[in-house]
Parts: sequence; C-alpha cells; structure tokens
Amino acid sequence: MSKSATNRADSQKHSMAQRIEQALLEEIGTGNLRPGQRLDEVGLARRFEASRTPVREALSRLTAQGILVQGERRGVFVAEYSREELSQIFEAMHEIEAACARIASQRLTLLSRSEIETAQAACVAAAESGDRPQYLRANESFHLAIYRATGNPYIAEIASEFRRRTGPFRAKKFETRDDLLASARSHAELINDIFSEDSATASQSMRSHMTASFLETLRAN
Amino acid sequence: MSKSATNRADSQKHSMAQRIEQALLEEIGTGNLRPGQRLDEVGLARRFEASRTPVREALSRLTAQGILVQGERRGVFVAEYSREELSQIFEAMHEIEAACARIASQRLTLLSRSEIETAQAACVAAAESGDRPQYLRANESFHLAIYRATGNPYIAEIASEFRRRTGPFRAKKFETRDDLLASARSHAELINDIFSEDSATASQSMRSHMTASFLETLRAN
DNA sequence: TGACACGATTTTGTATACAAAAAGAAAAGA
DNA sequence: TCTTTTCTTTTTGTATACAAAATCGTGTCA
Repeated sequence: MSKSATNRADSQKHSMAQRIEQALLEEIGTGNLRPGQRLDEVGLARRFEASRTPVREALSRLTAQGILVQGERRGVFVAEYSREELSQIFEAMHEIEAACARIASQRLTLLSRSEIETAQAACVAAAESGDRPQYLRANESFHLAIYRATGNPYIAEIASEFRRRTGPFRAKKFETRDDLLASARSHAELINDIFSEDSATASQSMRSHMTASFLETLRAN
Repeated sequence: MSKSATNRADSQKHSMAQRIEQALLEEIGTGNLRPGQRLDEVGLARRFEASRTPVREALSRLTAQGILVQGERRGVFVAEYSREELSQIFEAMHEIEAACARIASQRLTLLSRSEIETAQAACVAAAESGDRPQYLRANESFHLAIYRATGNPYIAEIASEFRRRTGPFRAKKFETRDDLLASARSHAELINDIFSEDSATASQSMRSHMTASFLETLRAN
C-alpha cells in the first residue's frame, strides 16, 4: 500500500489525521455517530483507508476535547451523558453563551451584524425547505457568528467546544420541519435583543433561549 | 530496547504518553518551559526514554487543548500570547471565574468550604516560608477547590484549562516572598465573599480578584 | 555582492511490527 | 448447573522504518 499521505481523493490539503478528526466531528455533530457508540481503531483505519496511527491521533485529540471518552473497559466511545450530566453541561453552556451575548452586544460591528443576519437568513431558508442537515449546518453558523461577534476568539472557542460536545444531543430535537421553524423563530428574537446593544437584555435573552433549548433537548433524550 | 511500557521507574500506572503529557503540563505550569519555546519530538523522546510515538500523542493532546501551538513553520511550541491576546484570554477567564464564584457561593457545602480553607492554609504556609514552587501548587489547589465547589465538573474543567494555559504567564508575577504573601491575602478576601453566600458579592469579588491578577500579570509580561 | 538553484539534512506524517494486557470462549472441576 | 481456570482472540501501546516535505547550506552565475 502506498504510504503517500497527499494523493488521496479527499482533496483537502490537511493531513490524514486532521481529515479523520474533521470527519468524525462532522458525523458526531449530525448524530450519524451516536453517543455511547464505540469507535474501533482498526475499523476506522479501514474506513478511511489509512493505518491506525493517524486514526489514533484523531481519537486522542477528540478525547482531549471531551467529545470522545475513554471507557473504563476497552475502547473509545462517543461521549454519552446522563440527564444529570446533560443538565450540568447545559448549565455551563448557559453561562458561557450568556457571556458571549453580553460581550457581543457591547461590541457589535456592522460586519458582525451582517454575518449574524446572513446566517439567520440561511437558517430560515433551510427551515422552510425542511432540509434538516442543511439547517444543522446553518444553525451552527448562526451561533458561531454570535461567538465571533464577541471579538474574543478564546471565549468563542470554548462556546464552540460545548456546542460540539452537545451536538448529538441537540440534533435529536430537530425532527420535523416545525422544529426547524420554531428554532429559527427563536433566533429572530435573540437577534433582536443582541442588536439592541443593551448587554443585560442580550444576556437575559440568551439565557432564556438556552433554557428553552435545554428543556427541548432533555425531552428528546 | 525494551518495549514494555509498565516497567519504568516512574512508578505511575498510566501510559507513557499520559506521563509525558503530565510532565510537560507540569513544566509549562511552573514556567520551566517558556512560552515560545520549541518542543522537539526526538529530543523529548530521548529525555523520556521513549519513542516518538507516545511523545507525539502527548503533544497532539496538548495542542488540542491550546496549551501548545503548531507553529506556521516546523515544530510545536509552548503557546505564546501577545499582550492583546493575553487580555482577551483574561477577559474569557474573567467571565468563567466569575460564573464559578457565583455558582459556588450558591452551592457551598461544608465539605467544599473545608477544602477551600485547607487549600488556603497551604497557600499561607507556602507564602510565609517563601517556597515558590510549593506556593504555585497550593495556589492551583485553591482555585481548583473553588471550581469543584460549583458542583459542576464541566465548568470546572473549562476554568482549569484556562488556568493551565495562562500558567506560565501568571507564574512570572510570583517572584518575591511578598508577591506570594500579597496573593494569599487576596485569597482571604475572596474566600470571605464566596462564603457570604451572596452570589452577586461573590461574583463581583472574583471579578476584582481577576482584574488585579491580570494587571499584575500584564506588568510581568 | 546578491539572487537563485540544487543537494544534504532535519523534521514530519504514516505504515507496519510486535509485545503486553484485556476480553472472550472453551473446558475442567465442584 | 455453576464456578473457576486455562487458552484464544482482540485490542492497545509503543517501537521502528520509511517516504514526502520543509529547512538549511553551499555553490553557481549574473
């Protein structure tokens, strides 16, 4: 077998390990890989037509981020949380997202307003056409746009990380077209409050958005 | 060379990769490894009497946590931040620590009070004897005790991560015995406000503690 | 002297081999 | 039948080999 790492059909100029990491992240985010599911090193190596080495590196990085966990028995698993744990994770997200909304509302630039609005437009479009995977992506972009609007890449990264970790759980609550539309409507209110540039309002609005989202997620899990 | 991973003198039952990760973390935290310093895979492998494989795994995990960065040229480096970046990182820490203080003050148990007080006693002892490395460890324990007091391991983990990332920068401001004593005194006030069980007071007190800490750190960098 | 080209060296990413540990399965004993 | 034990099979962690890429150094030509 060829040892060349760059002649794969996957296009990307990244390393194999990075591509595997991205691919797994994507699959976990969309719920394609379910929480609790075991990830087999040799199986993945076969799937990606690579050796165990880059697979191992990807798994290692994902566990370092808490997206995967090392089971007490053998194997690496997609992180699975009890309702109690989910509640704690959402409490943490709650705090961070509220901080993001507050900071963003204080630092809004025309550019970030426009990015948020563009992302929201994509959400609405995807929701109306009932395209679930497209909505999931647009929804991510929307929240990322808010994080970016803080102007603080570090807090943005933390918020994104939580989002990745909870991805598979939140994904479950988007089943029907109505779910998507309801989520998009909730975004609209949130945007309004963030654009008000009153940090207390923005933060409070994000808190209620998150609380609602959590309750729905809990119902779906 | 023997391939056995468990017969090393290092005692620990962890894997070589984990031990290397821990060791590097320790050295970065104490400022032994300086920001901007390059970490050479083969050099580390020699130092730890291992092959590149576990070294690589450790480096990979540490970069995933943002403690190391992959330079645009070759090599992995201890993360180095400009004053602007430091300011952003501290802004993020600021938010998270404040949230921790608020939550902790609402959920204080006798056990967590005792843990915080024990850690603080160790800080005072180390400060008085002017034992810098000991103080650094005790200071970590103190903050970890507060994080644990939130009862939320997820937010605690985020807070710890920031602490690890900023470790080498904060370490610089602890030079003289007086620096240690001043820090310990600042802890005392903070404890008081957290133990007041008034979440607003606790959060505000943590904010001013962090602001002061940031200003000192900035001065030392 | 300076720009460029070309070869040597280092560094990285991946593959493969192998040994230790764990899990699983089959057999022996109560 | 239920344990316990022993033997297989998997799985994991590490070492080593090697090829592609990047960096460095040297020499050539303008």
